[in-house]
Amino acid sequence: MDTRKRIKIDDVAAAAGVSPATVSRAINNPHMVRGSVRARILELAENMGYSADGAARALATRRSQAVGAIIPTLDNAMFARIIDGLQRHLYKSNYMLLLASSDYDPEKEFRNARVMLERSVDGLMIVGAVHDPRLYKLLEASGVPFVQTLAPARASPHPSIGYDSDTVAQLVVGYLRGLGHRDFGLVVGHTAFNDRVAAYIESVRKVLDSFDIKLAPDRVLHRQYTVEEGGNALQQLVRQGPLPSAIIAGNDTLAFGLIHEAQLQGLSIPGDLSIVGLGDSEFAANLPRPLTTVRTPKSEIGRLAADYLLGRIENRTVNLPGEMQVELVVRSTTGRPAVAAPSPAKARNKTLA
Amino acid sequence: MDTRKRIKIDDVAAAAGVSPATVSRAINNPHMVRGSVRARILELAENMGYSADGAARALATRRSQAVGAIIPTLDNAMFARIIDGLQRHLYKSNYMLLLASSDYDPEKEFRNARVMLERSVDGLMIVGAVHDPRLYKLLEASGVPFVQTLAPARASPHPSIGYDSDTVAQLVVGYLRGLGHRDFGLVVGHTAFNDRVAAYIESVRKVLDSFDIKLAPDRVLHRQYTVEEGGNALQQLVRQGPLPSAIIAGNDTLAFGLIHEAQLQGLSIPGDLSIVGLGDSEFAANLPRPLTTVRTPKSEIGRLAADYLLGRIENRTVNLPGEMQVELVVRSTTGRPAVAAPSPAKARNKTLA
DNA sequence: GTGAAAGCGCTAACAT
DNA sequence: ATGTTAGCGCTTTCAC
Repeated sequence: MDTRKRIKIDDVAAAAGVSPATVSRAINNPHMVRGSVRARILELAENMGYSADGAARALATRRSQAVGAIIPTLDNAMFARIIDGLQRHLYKSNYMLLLASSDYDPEKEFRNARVMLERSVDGLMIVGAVHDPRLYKLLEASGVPFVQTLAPARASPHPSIGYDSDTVAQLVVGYLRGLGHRDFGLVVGHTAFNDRVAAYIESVRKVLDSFDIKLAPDRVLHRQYTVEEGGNALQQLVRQGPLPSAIIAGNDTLAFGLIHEAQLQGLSIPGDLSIVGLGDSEFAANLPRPLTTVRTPKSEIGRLAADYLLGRIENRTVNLPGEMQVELVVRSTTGRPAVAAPSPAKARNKTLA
Repeated sequence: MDTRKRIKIDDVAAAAGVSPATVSRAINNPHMVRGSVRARILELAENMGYSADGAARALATRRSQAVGAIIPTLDNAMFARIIDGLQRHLYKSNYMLLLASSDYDPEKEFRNARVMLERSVDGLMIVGAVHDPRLYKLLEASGVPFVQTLAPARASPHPSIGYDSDTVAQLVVGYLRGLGHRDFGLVVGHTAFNDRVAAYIESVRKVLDSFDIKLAPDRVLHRQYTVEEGGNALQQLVRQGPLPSAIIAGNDTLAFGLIHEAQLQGLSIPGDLSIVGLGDSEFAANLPRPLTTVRTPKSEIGRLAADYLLGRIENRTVNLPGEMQVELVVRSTTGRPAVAAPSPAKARNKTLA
């Protein structure tokens, strides 16, 4: 059925009356071919609809002109934006993006990485600083440049690009503490296979420590990143008794859920409860009650990852960017606590039956 | 520096005391190799850390085991979910995903497609039913199976998977009309290079026609898909005089913007204004005022696209799914219009200074 | 069932 | 500046 034959370099060479090698040069190293000849070849190639076979070129050059990226899931705006930034930047350098998701499963991540390496990706982007040891072994064995994103440089022996959770925690807790809060809750993602969550909790705890505030274990709730689960977390907190005066959320989606549920429960924000998100998603600024959150550089991370990888691939000396800027965006979900933290009577009154 | 040598099929063959051909068979056509030999080869391959070179295999088989996808942008949850569905399904069949974005630019889409075809993708997913003619020519010339998503089958001569905007319009307008609305506004994306928008407008207009309702040109506003722009559209509508009693938004993000701005303007929803979104994004159900919207099957579309492409690639006879189900989800942003449509005095009173 | 040999389409040394 | 010659690492006839 499929009788069309793809035209190849030999066809162009024959038509131009030169050798295939010359055609190859005209395309890849134009300066090595005399002007007139080059022009003729290029025009012919264009007219004949010639374009090099990627597999053959990859085999001959040992370069695929493709970069791989493995993320937990695309169903999370943060990763989507990182990938978007990465892809846009790769595009400019004529690199393709191979994408796969791991579902937060290190085993799946490992398998995906192996497949990508088999495809000879020239570089690989992964998320976070904690991975299957076999992955690192594989990466090292292959010699393929890779970079970890959403991992602060100082936290990993491997090349990493991201912001520092300590900075975020200082910003958030410092601000809340300045407002007068002493009683905190933390609603974050699950730590299994997500080192960013563990790091953030650790950072928050550390800063809290410096203020002589302790975070009770039952004040740290783990939920999936959905609005519903955020609401569910608030219910649980209410059920547990006196509500903290401030809740720090692991991302904006959870924060939305918290806010939504709080309002359903008749709690006023920030009167009864202050809430801080993380990520500054598009919706944060545009809710009826605009969310106080931390702006993180998502597409910037993707861009820098591309930069780094491309640099390494081309054997340029590249230095990793340092920690990236984050910024506290104060909006309307945070304020002074209504009552002295030690006796949150008001919150208790609103406890669900 | 990089002295590690990747181990290849000859190495395994040598170690196993067989020919490379047999190793190849053991891996790709196990039944062609005697059990004992096969076992030995496979184990050896595993231990030696052998994995086939993708480029070489692709060159020899004329198959890349990769599928390409070109979407307008990842910075839009809809496309992100489609890709997510696509990738997950490809993964199961051991296919890789090559991803690129076009920024709603047909020229860029074309260039991306060409590069992907050079890389010998085995299939290609594109979005919508309107593309650069050169793209179709290229696709046909290459013989590579492709599929259009977010395009209803009946609207294109090319294989397409999506829902029908007529159905959506009937659902939305029918419901609103049943509530008593006669005065409509439409806030959608830009039509340039986005045939879905034009189709939706057309569909809405058609259904409105059947109710003898006309849609004034200044009641159709085009905005980018951001919350801000949605709010901006409402301002414009307010500025233009009597507000429609119902606004149909091109997606949930715009709907959020409309709601948010309406509330800032002191309009009550749905008392003064009914709003319907499109897409049923995660937030739709969880806003202080849950959004009435239309649920569209996003990851399902990705999954079916993968199915179709994989089928075509393996030369199975595949039939495209018919139109896909959409569902009106009635929540709290829609209700009966407050006043008779012909004299929306109330709305006028709220016009901005 | 297994091996030998011939490519797949390109690039890169090596000549000239 | 250009042509010739070898591969790149795998799969796939074709023999045996």
